[in-house]
Amino acid sequence: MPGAEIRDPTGGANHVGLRDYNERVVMSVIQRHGAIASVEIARRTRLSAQTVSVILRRLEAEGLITRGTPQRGKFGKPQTPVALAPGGVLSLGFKIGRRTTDLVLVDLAGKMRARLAATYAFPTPDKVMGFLRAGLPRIEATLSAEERARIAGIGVAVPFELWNWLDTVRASPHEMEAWRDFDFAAAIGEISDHKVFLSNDATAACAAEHAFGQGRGLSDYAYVFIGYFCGGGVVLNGAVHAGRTGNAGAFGTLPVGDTARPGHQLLHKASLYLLERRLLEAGEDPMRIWRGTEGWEGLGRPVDDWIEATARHLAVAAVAVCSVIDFEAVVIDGGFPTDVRARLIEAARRHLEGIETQGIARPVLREGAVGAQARSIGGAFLPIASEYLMVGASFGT
Amino acid sequence: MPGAEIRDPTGGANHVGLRDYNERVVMSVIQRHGAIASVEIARRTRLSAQTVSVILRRLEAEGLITRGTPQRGKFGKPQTPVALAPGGVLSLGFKIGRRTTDLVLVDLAGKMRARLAATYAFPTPDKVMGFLRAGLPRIEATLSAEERARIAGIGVAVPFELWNWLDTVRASPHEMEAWRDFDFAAAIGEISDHKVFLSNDATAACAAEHAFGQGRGLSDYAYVFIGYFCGGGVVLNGAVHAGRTGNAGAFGTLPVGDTARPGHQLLHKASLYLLERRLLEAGEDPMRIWRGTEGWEGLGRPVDDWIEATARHLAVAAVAVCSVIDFEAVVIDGGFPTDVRARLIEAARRHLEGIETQGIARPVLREGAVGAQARSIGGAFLPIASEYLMVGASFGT
DNA sequence: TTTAAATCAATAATAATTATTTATTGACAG
DNA sequence: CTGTCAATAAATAATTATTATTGATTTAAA
Repeated sequence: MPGAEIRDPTGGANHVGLRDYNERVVMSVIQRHGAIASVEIARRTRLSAQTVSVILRRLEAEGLITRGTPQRGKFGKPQTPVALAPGGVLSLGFKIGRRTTDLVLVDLAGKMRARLAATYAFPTPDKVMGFLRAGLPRIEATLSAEERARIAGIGVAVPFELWNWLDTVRASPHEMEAWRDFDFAAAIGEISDHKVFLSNDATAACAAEHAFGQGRGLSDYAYVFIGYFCGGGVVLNGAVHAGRTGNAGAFGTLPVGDTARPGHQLLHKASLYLLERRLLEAGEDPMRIWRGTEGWEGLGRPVDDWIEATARHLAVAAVAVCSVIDFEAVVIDGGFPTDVRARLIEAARRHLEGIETQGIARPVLREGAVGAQARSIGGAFLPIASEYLMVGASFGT
Repeated sequence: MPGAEIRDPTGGANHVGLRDYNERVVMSVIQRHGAIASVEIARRTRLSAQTVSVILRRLEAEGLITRGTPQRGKFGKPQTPVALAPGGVLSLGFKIGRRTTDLVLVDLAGKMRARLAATYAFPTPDKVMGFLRAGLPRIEATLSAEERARIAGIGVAVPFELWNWLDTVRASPHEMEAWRDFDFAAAIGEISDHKVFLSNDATAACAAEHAFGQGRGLSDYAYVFIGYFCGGGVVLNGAVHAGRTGNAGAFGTLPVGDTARPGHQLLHKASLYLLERRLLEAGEDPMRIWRGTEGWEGLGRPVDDWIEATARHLAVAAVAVCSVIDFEAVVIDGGFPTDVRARLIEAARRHLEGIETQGIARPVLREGAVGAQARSIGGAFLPIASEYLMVGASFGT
């Protein structure tokens, strides 16, 4: 078996790795802070001003940053702020959901520059790849050759073990089974030359929140995303931690409630499919909650009850999560209107007060800021983060 | 407010940091692998043979490694294995427990070279510091001046929020309250010049397991230690992750069982104080379980029942823990004889099969290997790890 | 003679240090 | 009011030190 050498997880570092690391540190500081002067970068990174100067020059030559107008009004040579050049990197995000799939183009500033969507009763490899095969050229046609060359890759945000939802999604067993051995990298490799980055959908959403939302002010937190099912992601030391197998933050699996009975996982206590079911029982139109553009006013009791039940279990989950890692906060977001999100967090905070937390500091709950599009934006952000930003401990060449 | 500058968590790196990092990588490879040839180190770390040669020469000059006898019998120049020099670093561990406190001296090979212990009904700062003040000179008196100079520091392994056990420990409220503002670093600084490293007791135990037990073959796992109360630690990317506040792996706080009722935390489901209570009720001598030297044969039903109950909740906890981070394994150890440990893990595996784990891979349970002394050995190991081994992402100067 | 480990010497990459340049504010003399 | 200069601070250039890699050499075995 060639290439099966034994190598320890953390390898040594060399000069190239050192420079690459420092460039990522500088890029990350600019990304998180926004426009910032080079002296300030030097202060924060503890790099010398000269080193920062050299690195910035290279980043500017690569088109990754732009210089702003000097800030006058103080003694001395005015500071020239540097900022990420929004068009410096473009990236594709491909989200596969239970009801919809999205293909988006995002820039370095997190702006969604294009979006294509499709809906289905349940996803199959054929349907999903057909959509991608048709959509990719349509999006790339809007770009210049130079812009196309700046695409960092395609980040696929896909739920864990798609083939295991049969019961809840009411899909054809045979067609769903096709997911089991499906190889995204190979399939996408056949229709495009972009680097493929595969990720759990909730981890992708977490990446979006980390880059553009609440995460900008936090360095260690758990992120819960409530979609058709609920899931999540984890941020450690200022970087998204996908985990050894890419399945860190699988909060849907958390046991909450009475573990002696079936259906005690958070998945079955705090997901939108439960609201869909409630609405159906109440004779309301459940599709309203999936359209995303409209508010949920007037849906009444089913929504109120769902918020209350979801919040109660979220509070328990927050305690469990913060028992494993002493997170700064638990950020909660999902595919619902912002007012529902606010009510959910408020209710969860209330429930949290009634739970014993001896042994840890009481978890802090925060509202997410990115919202329903987090998964596709985050999917697109993965290639950017992998190529240009801090990605945890790795430091080799 | 001087020194209150804004600095980002992950700073830049320079040459000194690079060398330090590579030295730690090499030391860690030797520590984890045992005696190993320099070519093999180069292969595993992806460093050049020359770099490894230079680094080894420096480590040898510092007395941290020794060269073994060349391995003849193959073509070419024989490999000379290098190994950690056991006496190259010494370190002190100071464990504060509910019933006992330990002061130990450990070497780089993990061998306990000296141990002093004291028991009490409950710990107070005065009692504990009095023990340290008397014990430290006694241990150091057995060392040469050169050996004393090789002490890396003193690692204190102490439970989280000692002052919060009042109800369970039946201690004097006033005396326990003294812990709240107690400053270990300052207090120990008054009686010794050693660097002080403070740690959660279970995190320390985790460090011992990682260095000398099961952890040698794993890079991402959770560690549960069942003592008077249960707690734990977390290993990510091959290094113990103490957490932002040092309280990662506080598994005692995990909600298990019916969260609507009080006492639903793992702490109150899987701790030795519960066994103590059972023995008392059954008319057995509960002190037998604290002596540590003897087996628990003949304690009968209370032990059997405790194992069964503990295992049931441990299984639930394992699912919760692996939902947060996709650990390779959950390693379980504690203050009990090895046969009890084996039965406990076996029972927990059985219970685990009956729990729904949709959304994650089923957790793998493993027996710990270090045992009851893990906390004090791990406490002593903390200074060694901090000064000489990989400690996660940090890479600055 | 072949093989492979270990080391030496030369080279290249990179960050820190020190010195210099640049660009501004504000005081003050004319 | 205006021109000049000191003070201030950012940014960069030149120099220096450190360190990993590359390629040659030595060493020690079968």
